[in-house]
Amino acid sequence: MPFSNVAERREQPPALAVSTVIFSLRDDERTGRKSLWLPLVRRTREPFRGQWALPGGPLGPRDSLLDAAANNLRDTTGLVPRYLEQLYAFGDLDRSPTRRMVSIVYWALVREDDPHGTATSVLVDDPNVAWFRADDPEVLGNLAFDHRQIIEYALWRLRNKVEYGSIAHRLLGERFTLAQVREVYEAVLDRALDPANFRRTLRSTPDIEETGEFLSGGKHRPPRLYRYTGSTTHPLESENIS
Amino acid sequence: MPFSNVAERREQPPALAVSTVIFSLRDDERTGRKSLWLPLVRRTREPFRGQWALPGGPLGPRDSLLDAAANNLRDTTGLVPRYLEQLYAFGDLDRSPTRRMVSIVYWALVREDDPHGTATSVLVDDPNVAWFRADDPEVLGNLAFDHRQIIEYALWRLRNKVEYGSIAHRLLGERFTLAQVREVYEAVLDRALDPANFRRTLRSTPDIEETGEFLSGGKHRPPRLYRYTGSTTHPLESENIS
DNA sequence: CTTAGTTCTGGTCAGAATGACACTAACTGG
DNA sequence: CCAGTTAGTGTCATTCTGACCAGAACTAAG
Repeated sequence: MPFSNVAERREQPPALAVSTVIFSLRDDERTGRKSLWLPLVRRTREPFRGQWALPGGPLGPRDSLLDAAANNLRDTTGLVPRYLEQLYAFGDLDRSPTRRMVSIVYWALVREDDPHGTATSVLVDDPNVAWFRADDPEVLGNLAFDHRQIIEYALWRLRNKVEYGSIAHRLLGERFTLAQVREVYEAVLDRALDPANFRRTLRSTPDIEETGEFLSGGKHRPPRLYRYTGSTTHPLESENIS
Repeated sequence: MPFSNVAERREQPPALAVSTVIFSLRDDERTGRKSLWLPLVRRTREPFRGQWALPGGPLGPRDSLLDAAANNLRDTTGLVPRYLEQLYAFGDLDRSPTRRMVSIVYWALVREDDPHGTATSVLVDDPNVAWFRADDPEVLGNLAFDHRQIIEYALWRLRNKVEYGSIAHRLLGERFTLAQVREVYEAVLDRALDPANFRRTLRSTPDIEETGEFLSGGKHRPPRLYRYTGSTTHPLESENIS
């Protein structure tokens, strides 16, 4: 027991940490559609030893918030997303049972099959890192700290922030088909969308243009590949990993 | 000179502070419409002594982030908004020339004529507190720290976040006329809106209902008073001041 | 008391955006 | 070459939006 009473613990200066919520699209046999998954790490120390938690760690004196989040994510899971966006700063007094902690949480959408090994290269054979469905109540109910609320807030933000073109290209990378974009929206909104109408609205935005190429290798008619061009978001809303 | 070199300063643990950006609607003779103003405080210490800065201060070990922001705002300006919303956490290494500083910034819209003296009671006769136009380049160009970027980001968020009904009621309080709501939107979007069309869209939302009362004392036809009912926003997006 | 001035409020109309859905095009696998 | 599946186009009715007209309701001036 590191501190004898609550009053003493509360006089400790607040500690600063960063965490990350990484969403990825994966097939879901249950619905037939794709759904959102996220990586968690098993805690090896008290408090909450053995329970699942968001990747994260302390903020070093020489790291910017973004660097700290990205480095920590890479070290614990092997993931290197292209962008991280700041989600929220959590600072309630009772977040951690041991000491006062302020966590600045970043989040991202990553693609499952990234050429840089972005999303799939979660440290293979490490039993302390695993992917879970983002809305699995079994998992959410047993997370460390207030990480359940953090994930639920990230999901809420995601669903309330969906704008055509701006979210999907971060998940899908350089070139993508319109059906892939639609899969992202269907997973986030958790409902089926009309392919024809979705295509119409997407094509009407100036931020998405044809590449002239087609995606071959599929089982059916090969779809066109598109590219995202646009600086829709504010710089702070989507920071590039150095 | 508190530290002999950069390397030494950077080994200091990051300090945690909170700041607030408070927007209020005020008459603007230049446009004839209302526009956004915000309170600034003059710094009495180095660094940036004598320059204007956002209200703010260190995070105490016993204050939640929200409490720290609200208390600090009250102590320095006398302002007590009903709600504060978290804007962003700023943590670049070179934000402050003296030591590593992470600032968690809250923001709010307040009404000018609040019955609790919310917005007008800025410590009278204190020459170190004053209101400025939020887009005055003269002022923005001479702020302390990175406070210019913070204000510009807050304005960007405000303009990109305007949804009917959810923003205005925080600025206007319990009961309001539709013209008052329109003034808010005109100030935020910086353009005139058609009164009749604005009324139509606003009435079509379920979150705004008639009170049956009218606002008397005006110079012309007395307008109906309306009330906001709805929990549109996520709890974290609009935290109540205790 | 009358009238001018201003705002509030409801209405119309044309054009744009949206949802439902039929239909054609293009590929793979047997 | 045919069946099956996905890609992509076109159409139609409905809803939403912006521009604008006009009457209602009040105050202030004379």
